[in-house]
Amino acid sequence: MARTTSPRPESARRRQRWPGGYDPENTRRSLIDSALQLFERQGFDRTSVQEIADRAQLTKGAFYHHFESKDDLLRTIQEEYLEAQLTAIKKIESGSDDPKTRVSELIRFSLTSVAEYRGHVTIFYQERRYLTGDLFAEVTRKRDLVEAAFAGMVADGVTRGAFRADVDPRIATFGLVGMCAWAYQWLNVSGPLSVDEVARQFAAMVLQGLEAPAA
Amino acid sequence: MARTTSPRPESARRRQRWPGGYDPENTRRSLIDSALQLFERQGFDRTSVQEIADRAQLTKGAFYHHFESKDDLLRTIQEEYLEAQLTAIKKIESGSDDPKTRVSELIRFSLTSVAEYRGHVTIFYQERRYLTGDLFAEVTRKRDLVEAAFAGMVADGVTRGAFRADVDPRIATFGLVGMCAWAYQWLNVSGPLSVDEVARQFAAMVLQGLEAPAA
DNA sequence: GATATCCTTCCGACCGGACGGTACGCTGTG
DNA sequence: CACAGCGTACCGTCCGGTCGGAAGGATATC
Repeated sequence: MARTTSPRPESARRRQRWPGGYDPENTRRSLIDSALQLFERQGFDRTSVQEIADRAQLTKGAFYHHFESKDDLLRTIQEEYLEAQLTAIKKIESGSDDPKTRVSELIRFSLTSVAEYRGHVTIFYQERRYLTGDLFAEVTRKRDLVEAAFAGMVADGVTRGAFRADVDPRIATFGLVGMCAWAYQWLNVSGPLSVDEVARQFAAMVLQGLEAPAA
Repeated sequence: MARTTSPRPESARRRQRWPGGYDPENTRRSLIDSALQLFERQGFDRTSVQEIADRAQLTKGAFYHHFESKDDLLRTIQEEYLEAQLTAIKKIESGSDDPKTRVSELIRFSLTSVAEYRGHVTIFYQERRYLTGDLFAEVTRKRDLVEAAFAGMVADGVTRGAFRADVDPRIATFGLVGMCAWAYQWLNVSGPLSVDEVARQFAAMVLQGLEAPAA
């Protein structure tokens, strides 16, 4: 495997058998999964490469065969998450164009991805700033794309008269994103309320407001 | 000074002159302030004690005279923030008891403290998990007190019929907290909108909702 | 009030350990 | 025999924390 571990080198390479019956693609995966769990619990800096390798029942040698550096692994994880985000966004954008429906979908999608990609999300928000230079810029760019999608839908709703005009779309978007992103701190997949139910309540709160309807 | 740097040993000790014209309370402050700036930019783990001392134009020796450990400093910062939060909460609770007013005040207060205690807030959310055992429990306990205040006000509003009953107060609270807490990621004190204006829009969004009033 | 002693504040050199990364060797398939 | 996959041993560095000491006002003792 090339020393550059750029955005998925040749992703769908045919699964061939290697000496000793190794399965490199699988090895790479288990290293990522191991790191996901450790990073989520202890954070990036508090997790050593040795620990990651141990948990995957491998050695540092294997690690540095698959990744250029520890940062390279972090970037891989970030991009994995952002890629999933972007494809989901596109799906929503190609669906209904009713602003209220779209915002509801966006909330539901955000919360779902928090539940599904919990490790990724936690790491994304906690360790994003630890990426250096270009990597950080790239990740930030994609993150901005996601937020721009949020903002676009809200602004569109205002333009078309579905949302009140006295609220700045950017501020509303920040509020929306915050509500959803923050869920990684508390959302409990096995809790009493399903993720969909939480999403429904968030949507109700943001769209109709908390205030009781006039009696 | 005793080796234990527990919650402000003797806070209002008389400012006496020490050998060499030292002012220990001031030294301690500059170490904290130095750490605040560095932690906010680089994170706790990426900031060395040496850096903190350098920035305060002191040495590691001075640092370890004023703090038991690097963790002790982190705890000090966390408690400084939580203390300010708790007093502010009490102030709101002793004010108006109209649910809508209270929630609006809570939002305004949260955003204001994000603006004022930016360093503290950033560090609080990013490095909280790095505290060990008892320290973490203590900080978490106080954090829960703050969130309980939020939850109490929302639940009270539902009970008294001011807020709609089909939204789980806990979920609504999480949404509120998230909206406000997230602001540490983007809130720009010198931006076009004042903090109060942002708070007003958030309150409008949460209370009346985004949806345009029926024509 | 002069002297000796104490104690706080801070400095500077040092230590032990952990961690990211490297060099190289071994294995076995193509 | 070339080369991918992985193991092993090792290196340089950095960093949290320690330790002895210097400076000099405070305090006690006579």
